Parts: sequence; structure tokens; C-alpha cells
Amino acid sequence: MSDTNKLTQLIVEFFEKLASWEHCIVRDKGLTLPQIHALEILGTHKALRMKELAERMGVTTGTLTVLADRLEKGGMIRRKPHKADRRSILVELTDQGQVLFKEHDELHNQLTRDITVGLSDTERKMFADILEKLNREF
Amino acid sequence: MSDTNKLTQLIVEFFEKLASWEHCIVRDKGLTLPQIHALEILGTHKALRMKELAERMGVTTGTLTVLADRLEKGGMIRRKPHKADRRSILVELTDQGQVLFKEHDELHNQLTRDITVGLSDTERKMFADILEKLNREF
DNA sequence: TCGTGTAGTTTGATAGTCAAGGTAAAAAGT
DNA sequence: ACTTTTTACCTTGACTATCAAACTACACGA
Repeated sequence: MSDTNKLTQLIVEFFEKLASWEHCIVRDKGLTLPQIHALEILGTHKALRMKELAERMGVTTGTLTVLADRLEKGGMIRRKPHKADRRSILVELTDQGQVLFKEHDELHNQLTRDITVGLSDTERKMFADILEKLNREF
Repeated sequence: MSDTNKLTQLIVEFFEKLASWEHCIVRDKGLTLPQIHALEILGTHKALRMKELAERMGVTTGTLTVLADRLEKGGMIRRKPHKADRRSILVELTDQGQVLFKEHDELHNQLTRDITVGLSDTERKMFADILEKLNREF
């Protein structure tokens, strides 16, 4: 097997494990993956237009409308008018959504610590550098 | 911001990009993420029992039943009886499913090549080593 | 053989998803 | 200024994913 094949398998395995972990975590909180995904994006971007959020999530605005309805009903997000463009609607986290986001973000950090526990400082730095390069190439 | 936070962000960004890529790829083929996920697992494991496949996918057997129905109707997989245990059912790829799996697998390899194009041989090897360690810790 | 556990299916309820169509507002063209 | 086109969001209809719970058939141990 080529080096590329092996590396691909390692990436796929890593990806699957991350996905599975996220899935279990959010299910315990009564949320779904798309819902927490929206909260994650809003948590790092303050207010976003529906259109922008939909694009970042990779879904249509129609899909986002119903998703946002549910999150709004659950008290996680808030819609507010866009001053400059009356077609647009801004979405932002409520206080409750902020709390949830921060909790979830801390879980991510804890996971990072857990899985990198066997790495040396050099390796951890190397890993960060490599990820930065990969993200640029995407 | 701590090193852990930064590393977490890099991992999340990498994960999101992988998910988005996979999403776009399978949509072009008229498949869904869970469907291609099942094909990927079956592609590397020959025949699996429904129960085993469900566990690897992280879904209940009820969910897998309807998923398998659709894949079977689409000619991607085949159910066949389990010789030793008549409660169990084995699932395996059809020839058509095999072709699809190999095509998709090759796309993964191509993606690996594309995103690691900026890495040196040393970095690529280091990346593989680190991923192996992380996958073990999971 | 009888009770308990297991594999898979079915069903009902809830979510996610898209495409297509609708409405209102902005932007562009004339 | 007026018309046309584009954009942003919502709605609807159809399909898929998902789980929990109930159900069937089989296995396995006491």
C-alpha cells in the first residue's frame, strides 16, 4: 500500500472518530449535529446574516430557516433585523446559547488535551503547523 | 489564547473542511453521507452482520434497516443469510457497490495528495505518525 | 423445555434536507 | 424615474435519517 493510501486511512479514521465523538456529545444534550454546528459558527462570529450562516454550514437558506426556527424556539438564538438591508435578518446567540457554546467549546479543548496526551511538545507544535498548512490548501 | 485552544481550532477547521468536502462529493453522486459511510465500512470489511455495521456507524439497528433497504434497492449492497446464526443477516457490497466504493476511495486519496502538496516528505511522515498516535488515544 | 437474551424489522414521531415557488427589498439597467 | 433583474428569506412538498419502543424469530443457558 502506498504512503498516500496509508495517510488517507489515518485521516479517515481520525475524521470518523471526531464525528462519532461529536455525535455522542450533542445527543446527550438533546441537540443535533446541524444545531450545534450553527451554534459553533455563531459563537465565533457574533451576528451573521441568515444567508452567510447557511453558506458556512453548507445548506440552503430553506434548510436554515427551519433549523433557525427550532433553535429560536429553544431559546438558543435570536433573529433581529438588519439595519442597512431590510431583506436580511441577523442571527446571534442568546445568553443561553452563549453558555451552551462555551461549554461545548471547552469539551473540544478537553478532547484535544486527551488525545494529544501522548505527544511531545515538539510533536504538538508540529501537528499544529501541519494542520495550518493543510487548512490553507483546502 | 492557549496552545490547546489554537490546536482545537485547527482541528475543528480541518474537520469542518473534510465534512464539507465529503458532503459535496456524495451529493453529486445522489448519495447521502450515511449511505456512503456504510459503503466505506463495507468496502474495507467484506461481509458484516447488520448489528456490526450499525455499531460501526453509530446508529441503531432500526435506522440501519431502512438505510440498508434503500442501498439494497439501489443495487449497492446485498443481504444474505448467516450460516451459523439464523437470526443474523450478512450485508456485503454488490459489484456496483464495489465500483462506487473504489471510485470514492480514490477521491479520498486524491484529496490527500492535494492537501498535502505543500508538505515535505518529513512533514508527511510526521503527520502520519502523529495521526496514528491520536487514533490510538481515542 | 422454558425463560432470557439477541438480531433484525416495523412503526410513529421528530429532524434535516433540497428544489421549487412566493414575497419583499435592493441593485442594476435604461 | 421606471423597469428589470437579482438577492434574502420564507413556505411547501417530498424524501431521508434518526430514535425509541414494540414485535418476530432464533439462540442459548438452566
